[in-house]
Amino acid sequence: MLKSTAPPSGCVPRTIGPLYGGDVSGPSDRSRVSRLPDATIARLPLYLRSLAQLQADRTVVVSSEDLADSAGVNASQVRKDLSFLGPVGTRGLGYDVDSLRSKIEVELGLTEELGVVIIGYGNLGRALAGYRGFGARGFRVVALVDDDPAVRAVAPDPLPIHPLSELGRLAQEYALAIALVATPASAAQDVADAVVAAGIRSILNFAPATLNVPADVTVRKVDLAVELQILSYFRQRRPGATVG
Amino acid sequence: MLKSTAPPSGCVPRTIGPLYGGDVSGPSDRSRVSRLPDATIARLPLYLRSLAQLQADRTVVVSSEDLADSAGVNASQVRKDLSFLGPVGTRGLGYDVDSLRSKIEVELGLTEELGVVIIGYGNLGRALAGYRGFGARGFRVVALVDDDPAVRAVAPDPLPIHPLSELGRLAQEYALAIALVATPASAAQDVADAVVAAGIRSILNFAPATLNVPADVTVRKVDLAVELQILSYFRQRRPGATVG
DNA sequence: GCATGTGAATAGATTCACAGCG
DNA sequence: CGCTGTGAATCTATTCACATGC
Repeated sequence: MLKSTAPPSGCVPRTIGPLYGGDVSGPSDRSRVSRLPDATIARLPLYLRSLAQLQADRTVVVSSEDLADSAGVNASQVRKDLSFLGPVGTRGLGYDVDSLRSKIEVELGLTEELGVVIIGYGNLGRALAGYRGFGARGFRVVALVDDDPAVRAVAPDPLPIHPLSELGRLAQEYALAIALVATPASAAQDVADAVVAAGIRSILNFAPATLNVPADVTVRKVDLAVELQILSYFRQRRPGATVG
Repeated sequence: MLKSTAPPSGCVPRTIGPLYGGDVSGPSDRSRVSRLPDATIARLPLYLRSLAQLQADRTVVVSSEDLADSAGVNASQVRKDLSFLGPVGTRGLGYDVDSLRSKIEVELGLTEELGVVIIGYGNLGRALAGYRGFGARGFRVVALVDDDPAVRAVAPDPLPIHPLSELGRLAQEYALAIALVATPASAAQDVADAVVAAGIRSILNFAPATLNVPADVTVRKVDLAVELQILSYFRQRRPGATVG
């Protein structure tokens, strides 16, 4: 799939799938058994979310149809996705909520808590740091980085804010697994380089910039403006746009 | 594609494509000429971003290969995508940066400024309100909504914060085009119902919940935990996870 | 000559429809 | 009987390879 010629510079990671919305640039060498289809991987977290809700409601068993409704997808999609995890349901009955949840968590590698560093402590970085949903789902923000001394001086958070130069040390000390890049676009590539140099190989990029990273680094991106522009397209093509 | 039987309740909008990352639930009736493939629609904003950069650098013409590098996709993908806009390049030369940018903007409906309302003025809502990137790309936050009187009392923003009950009026007054839902999951469906009732038909949902909306409403979602869990999957399947 | 634009080929994802099994 | 699990069919997207035209 990937031509064996070396990529030009910086090594643009292969965008694994396509598709409208975030995309994955994953460990690009598919020779390794990458068991699940990419589309399935992206949906497992949705099922997990629904299962957690069901669990909270004391529901013991769920059918593919109910799970599908709850996750906003098609029932045969649910069955196909879950079938990749092995035989995980009971015919005639449905899926056991608890055990399915565990199976998905194992599949996603959510068995240990993963350390997260937030790089860029502006508006968005602060909001991310304050986000309550991390702990509940197996992630913990353990370090903050910003290269602007003025930003570091404010330090309104329980966690100290470090300069980028300390990222390598932080990565070792806290076993950082994931970096959230919340810097301006202009700084994003330098930050990504530092992240890679620090040995962190999972990046969630909020900066509106394309990151060039080695092939063994996974990047997912979240770009607000891109999302809005996609919405704009559908808006424009609507029958009668009345209000907006 | 959509079975003609009426959906159960609330009408789950069809998730138009799949794919790992945000997905679209768009105006589901494809009978109308929805010219571009969904995957293309999702990439046009990326090209736009690259083109803006090139324009800033005073680059006049760009080849599909350079544009592809800059956007992080494949060159033939770029050519295929752009070919849907009509003949937009010059053989032997490349694409004119200015005119290509305009063409894409027109295609995405970015010719008029679109009014955005942020619903839920917690951590994330405030960060979104403070985000500088809106204006630069044709969107403007013109209203804020939060149903918690305590939150409204703080009002640290130039814009006043309204109760949800005023959304209908705000939608009319400001011709709101897009709603950003940044509430807790528990409130998200009620908010979505109010958004729909107010006549707004584009939603960007940050709440970790599936929204049920009528078929003519487009929803895109951004879920931080989902992104992290996807990263976790790839992390787990890596050869030798050293640091993290 | 060179890079676009495009039909054809391939790969991947979704949906269907039903066999299999509790 | 009911619901899972799955092969087959379909649909969509990506990539290739080359004809086309500046």
